[in-house]
This record gives sequence, C-alpha cells and structure tokens, in this order.
Amino acid sequence: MVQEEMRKGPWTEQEDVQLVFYVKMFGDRRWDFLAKVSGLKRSGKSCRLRWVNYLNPALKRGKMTPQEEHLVLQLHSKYGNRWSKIAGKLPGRTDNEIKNYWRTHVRKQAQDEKKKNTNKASISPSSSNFSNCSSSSANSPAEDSSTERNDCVELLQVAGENKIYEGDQNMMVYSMDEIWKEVESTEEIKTRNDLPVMASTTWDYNYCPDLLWMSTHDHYYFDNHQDFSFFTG
DNA sequence: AATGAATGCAACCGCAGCAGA
DNA sequence: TTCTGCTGCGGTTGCATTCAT
Repeated sequence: MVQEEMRKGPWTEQEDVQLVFYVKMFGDRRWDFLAKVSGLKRSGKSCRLRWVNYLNPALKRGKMTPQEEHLVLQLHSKYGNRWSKIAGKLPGRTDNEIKNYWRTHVRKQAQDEKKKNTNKASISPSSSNFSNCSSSSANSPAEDSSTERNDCVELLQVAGENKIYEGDQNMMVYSMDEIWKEVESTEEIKTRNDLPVMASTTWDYNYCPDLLWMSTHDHYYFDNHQDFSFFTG
C-alpha cells in the first residue's frame, strides 16, 4: 500500500489557518484525528507541536523579560530540565521556548567562563548560577501545586514584579475567540486554494504576531488595535 | 559590500507514560 | 493482564537571521 506522504518542514499560512479552524471545531485533543479530518498532510504530532508552540493564542511573544529569565533560572534549579514543568509556571511561554532560552543562556555562560579562564588560567572553576542547578535537578522534590504557585509569585516578587502577568504592554496576545471568529468567517477554508503559499512562515510571526493573520489577501488581517484582549493569565 | 561565524528559533525524532480495548 | 495507539516530553537538528570582520 502506498501511504500518503506526510508534509514536513515549515508550516504555511494556509496550513496554520486550517489547523486553527479544526482545533476550534474539535478541540485541542485527539491530534491524530484532527490531522486526518483537517486534510493537512501533517502528523498529529506535528499539528500538536505547531499549536502548542506557535498557534495557541495564549502564547506570549517576544523576548523574555528579566523577571521571566530570573524565574527560569530559579525554576531550573528546582526542576532541572523538566521544561514543561517550568513552562507551566510561566504563562504564555512554551517548554520549547524555555528550552531554547536555556540552551542559549548556558552557551553564553560557558563562553563567559571560557573567557574568564583564558584570562585567569590559574583560577579554580567558579560556581556559576547554574552549577548547582543540574545537581539538584535529578531528584525533584514532591510537589504541591499551591505551594509551587506561591513559590512563583514569590520569585517574581523577588525579581521586582508584583503580578504574575500583566506586564509588558507590547506583549499582546490575541484572544482565541477573536481568531476563531475570523476563521469562521472564512468558511470555505479548505477550498481556498487561491491563497498564496508562503515559502517560509517562521520569520516575522515571532516579532509581529498580527502578521499571522495578514496576507496579501487582507482577508486574514486582524487589526490589533481593535478588540484583542491582552493576556491576563 | 561580501562573507563567514554566531545566534535564535521552529520543527523533528525517539522514548515513556497513559488510557482504552 | 496485555496490547495498541495516542499524547506529551526532552533532546537534537537544520535553517534563517544577525553580527563581526
């Protein structure tokens, strides 16, 4: 039997819209099923990943704030590489995002250490912010969700922020309802073969989420100055 | 201005855990 | 109880962009 070939690589705008549409219809579970009924030539896994890491309107965009960075460091020392756990404490951030951030951070740290060591070759290895993190990561303590939440609030307060997330006004996130309304209004999505297929979609969505809904066919353009709600946790 | 290196991020892969048959 | 399929997680890779020379 010839199995239908799965698409891989970057998602196109049309695929995104299609996925959002079907997630609205069937919910963000049953990804295999969703992948099939949507007609997307993607695996359920791939659909889930795209949704979780990118399309989910609850996601924040843009650079991590210093408060978030601080929190990541603290949480990593508590949980180790359990990124999903850490992400759970950072509303609007994904495990992938945090993982990437951490890698970058550790890399920088390593480079700094290297520089230091080349400058002062005789100095013993310093205890970096992270030196104790990995050691404590192996055995995560028993967890009580309410105390964990309090921990996070504390950490953010320590970092100089009193609210979990109301912060950065630039970090706007669309409400799912708004997006879905628009998707609904484009009823025959599956038949929209006239949409241009973008060669790459990864580009500016990161920094300009409204572009997700903007195409040369401004059918998908959302005016972000209208009704979109900010993410308030 | 050109180009090579560094960085950031999206996406894939493999595995483990869980739930339902 | 065992099997099977699905979901979620962590690690890794590859590509696009940015930076430095």
